[in-house]
Amino acid sequence: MVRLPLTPAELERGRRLGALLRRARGERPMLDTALDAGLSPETLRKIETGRVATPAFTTVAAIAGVLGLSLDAVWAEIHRPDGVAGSGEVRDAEDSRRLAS
Amino acid sequence: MVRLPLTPAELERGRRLGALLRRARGERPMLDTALDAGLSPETLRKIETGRVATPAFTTVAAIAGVLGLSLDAVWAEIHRPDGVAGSGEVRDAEDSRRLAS
DNA sequence: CCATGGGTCGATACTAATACCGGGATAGCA
DNA sequence: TGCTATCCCGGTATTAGTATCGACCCATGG
Repeated sequence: MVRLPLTPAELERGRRLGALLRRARGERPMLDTALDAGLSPETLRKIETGRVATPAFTTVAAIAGVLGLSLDAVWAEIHRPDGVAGSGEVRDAEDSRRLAS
Repeated sequence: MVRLPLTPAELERGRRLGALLRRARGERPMLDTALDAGLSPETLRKIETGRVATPAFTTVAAIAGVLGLSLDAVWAEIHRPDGVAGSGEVRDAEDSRRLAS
């Protein structure tokens, strides 16, 4: 395969990322936030609505910078949304898609 | 425009990101690192060599997680290579527009 | 009533990211 | 010498991200 489709887990993470960013934006207009971050309002909206599951690192970083969010906090949030009940073991490598072939 | 080409600044940031990740990888084999992060070795190599300037947020986060890097530190490094002083805010978007309304 | 601002959505255009394939270069060791 | 491991590079295939355009809905205020 070449450029495999997004997995359901990635789509779910995209939705969580969008919800998190929209919550962090609060009352600020979407237009200003997008222009401040240096991207088009439509792109920001697609990210917030979760229709763009895996945006570029620079895009997320720019939005997080405008909103005053920590990238590590964002990643922790969308990677482990519910309480970290997992008792350690941070290494997961997604799902280790298929590694051994 | 639709999906404008990468600017020289973005290409430069991509090179810095790659150099940073390669430095952080140290002696670990590229293959293990890539598989641990859940991506193909080719993708990791392209990112490290700077030929992929704007990888997905999840991709960078996975690599940073494997290498034990802070995403905020990574972004600060590649966004402001010199003077990573924490006093300044992450200002992007060329000219910060004011909230018009 | 209409005008304006903010949000949403669909279709479309075009580039970039991810992955697999083959080959090649280098270094270390039997 | 050959063998293996690691890294690098070219091309190719396919999906995904980014951006523009158009239209629509729902408020608020003229």
